[in-house]
Parts: sequence; C-alpha cells; structure tokens
Amino acid sequence: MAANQGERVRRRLSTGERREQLLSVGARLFSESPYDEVWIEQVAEIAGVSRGLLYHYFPTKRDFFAAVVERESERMLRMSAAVPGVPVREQLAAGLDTYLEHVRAHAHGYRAFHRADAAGDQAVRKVYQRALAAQERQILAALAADPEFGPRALERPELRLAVRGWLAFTTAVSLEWLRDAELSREQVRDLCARALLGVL
Amino acid sequence: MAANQGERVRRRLSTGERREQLLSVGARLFSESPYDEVWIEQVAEIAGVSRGLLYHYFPTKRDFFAAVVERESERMLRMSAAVPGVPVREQLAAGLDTYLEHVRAHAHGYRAFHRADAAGDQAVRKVYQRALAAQERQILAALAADPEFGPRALERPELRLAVRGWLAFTTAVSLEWLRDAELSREQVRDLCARALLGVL
DNA sequence: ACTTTACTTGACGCCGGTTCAACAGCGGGA
DNA sequence: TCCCGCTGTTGAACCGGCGTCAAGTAAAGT
Repeated sequence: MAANQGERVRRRLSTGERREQLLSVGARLFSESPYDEVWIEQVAEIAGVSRGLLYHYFPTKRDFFAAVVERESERMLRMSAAVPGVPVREQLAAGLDTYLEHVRAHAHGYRAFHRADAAGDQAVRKVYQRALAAQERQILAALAADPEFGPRALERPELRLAVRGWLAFTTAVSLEWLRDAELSREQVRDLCARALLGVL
Repeated sequence: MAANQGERVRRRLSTGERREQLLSVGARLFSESPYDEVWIEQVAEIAGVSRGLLYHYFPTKRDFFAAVVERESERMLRMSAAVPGVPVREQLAAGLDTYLEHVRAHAHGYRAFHRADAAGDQAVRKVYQRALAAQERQILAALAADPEFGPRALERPELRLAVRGWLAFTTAVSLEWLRDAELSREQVRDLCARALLGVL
C-alpha cells in the first residue's frame, strides 16, 4: 500500500483536479469505514498531500463528508433521468439496469453516499434526503404518466411512502449484492422490479 | 432544560438500574444526533452523574454505543418471535402490528439501533447484522413452514435477498412513519404486508 | 456504627480536528 | 532569461473531547 508516497515529486494540481482527487479518496475511505474512523490525516496521506490542504478545500471534516455525499448524489441524479412516454413496466427494467450498472461502477461512492443517512449531521442528511426525494419524484412522475396507474396516483399519501420504502429495498439489495455478488445483475433487477410492482 | 440537575439529592442506584438508565439516555441522544456529536459528558450530565461513572460502566464510547445497540437488538428479537403453525398471511399482519407497536413504544431506541449499520465500527455492525440475520431467519423459517411457500423456498438464493430487502423496506417505512405519522398503523401495516407478499 | 460499594473529583496524557503564518511551484510580464 | 505575484501547499501549534487514574465521599445494607 501507498507504494508511491515518499519519493513522488510534489505535483501541483488545479483546484478542480485536486478537489476531485480528494473526493475520490474520501469516497473510498468513507465507504470502507464509519465516519469517525476516517482520519483527515489518512485522506491526506493517501492523496499524497498535507493535512492542511484538505482544510484549504473543505472547511471541516463534516463539510468534506458532505461534499463526498453531494458529489455522489449529483452523479446519481444525472444518471437516473426518466424517459417520458414509455410504460412504467418497460422503463423499470431499463432504469434498474442503468442503476445497477452505476452501483457497480461507483461502488465506493455508492456505499459512502448511503452512509449519509445514519452517520451524517443535519446538513449531510439534508443532501441525502434531497437526493432521495428527487428519485422519489422521478418515480412518482413516471407512475403518474403511465395510464396503468394514472395521475390520481399522486394523491394517495401511502404511495409516497411505498416508493420510499421501495428505494430502501433497492438500496439494501444493491449493497448486499455489492458485498457478495452471488446473483446476476438480471436476477437482482427482476427482484427489484417485482418488488415495486408488487407494492403498488 | 436540565431542570432537576443541580439540586437533586444524590441517588444511589443498583448497577443494573444505573446501567439501564445510562443506556436509555444514550438511546435518546444517539437517536437524535450522529455518533460523533454525542459527548460522553452530555450523557453523564443528563443522567445526573459524573463522566467518570460512565467509564466505570462502559470501557469506551464505542462500547457504550454498542451496548445501546445491543440492548435494542435484544428487545427487538424478544418481541418478534414467530408463532409456528399459523399461515404466513395471518401471522404477517399480527407480527407487523406487534412490530409497529414496538417501534412507537421505543422510537428512540429503534432509531439509534438503525444507526449502527452506517455509524458503527466493526463490532457494532456485527451486533446489528446479527440482529438482522435473526429476523431474516425467523421470516424464512415461517415461510418454509407454510404450505403455500414450502420448505423448498429456503433453497432459492434470491429469497434471502428478497427478505433482506423487505426488512429494509419495513425499516425505512417505519422510520418515515415515526418522523411524520400521517398514516395510521393499519395502513402502514398493510403496506408492508403487501410488499412482502408482492415480492415473493 | 461499621462495612460495603456506588459514585465523585480533578488532574493528566493522548490524539485527532482545526487554525494560520510562512513557503514554494507555476505563469506572465519585462 | 529573470523576476514577481498568485495561489496551491506546508508544518507546527492550538484546542477540545476521549480515556485513565488515584484518592476520596456518602448512601445503602447489616
């Protein structure tokens, strides 16, 4: 580990690059250890940079964590845009495929992101909740646009709760799938699809 | 706040009572704030004891948190014992009623407990995972005992994943319900029941 | 009253988060 | 080519909460 730490020539990156690099390291560490077991020092060391620099980019450790979460939340929202006009049943399979692909590609970030709910402070939670709410809205909108469910669906208060529950279902299954992929992506996809249709 | 702190006569409790009291205070605080925003000092102050006493009962802050989580996990397991011989569909409604009643009665502990997954270290996570696995086993066993699903069910690897996902569903819905109870317990119960039957 | 033991007090070391003044690499102007 | 200013970056010191410990205090049981 840390093979090229000591002798690496000091490189000066642009603020954008450095920020991105730090967030990547953060995502990895926060995905592997709970919040308070991640030391700023550790992040800096892996990034090949001093502790102080981190505080130049992020005011506090919490803000750093929040930035990691926010970055993942943006990536996630960008990825999961709904396709209008297509029946929910068809959109669902394709959407889940994209989603699960994203989960595999950004496993660290995904795990770190879903830590925000239980490990974050008010601000971090807010970012997390906003991302969840956005996904929720996308799904509800897709449901409302489908004749099978109809625009009336939005008025049922339990539907919101059902969608939120289903998101938790999908998240839990995805995380478990990351931990030990004994099932194929198609199986996981079908499982999640069945769960949503079953609950409606 | 802390109305009866200063002038309260020093009370001497049995180790069991004191331990219980500290765990209760911990459950409340850990349910309201993330792990690292809870100070040992704060716990002690609310309990009306000295910092030192906490370290007399629990070696470290982590152990304290772990004890809080473990206590809730025990309570939960004790509460959710399955009734053998009854069809799943009937058992489900009754079981969920008990569960949701427990959630309301021990809201703080319930919230604190579900923080273990993302905020705890390896040891705490282990306690959490053990509790989840136990619930999982109870459900799978109940399914296997029912002729509608049969003992073959246990062999389907996706079923375990489905049950785990459903637990996450129920947890998310319960937590949301605690935050803002716009739905009745019956509605939540039916929603969760439908989710399980739908996914199988 | 005497014993037991829950409990307090206060001082200390340690360690990780946070601050800040100084330093050093890189681009631009002469 | 040299110098200069901008800004990325450093290193060390500070702070506050965790965890330790030894010596004591006082509430219950007998």
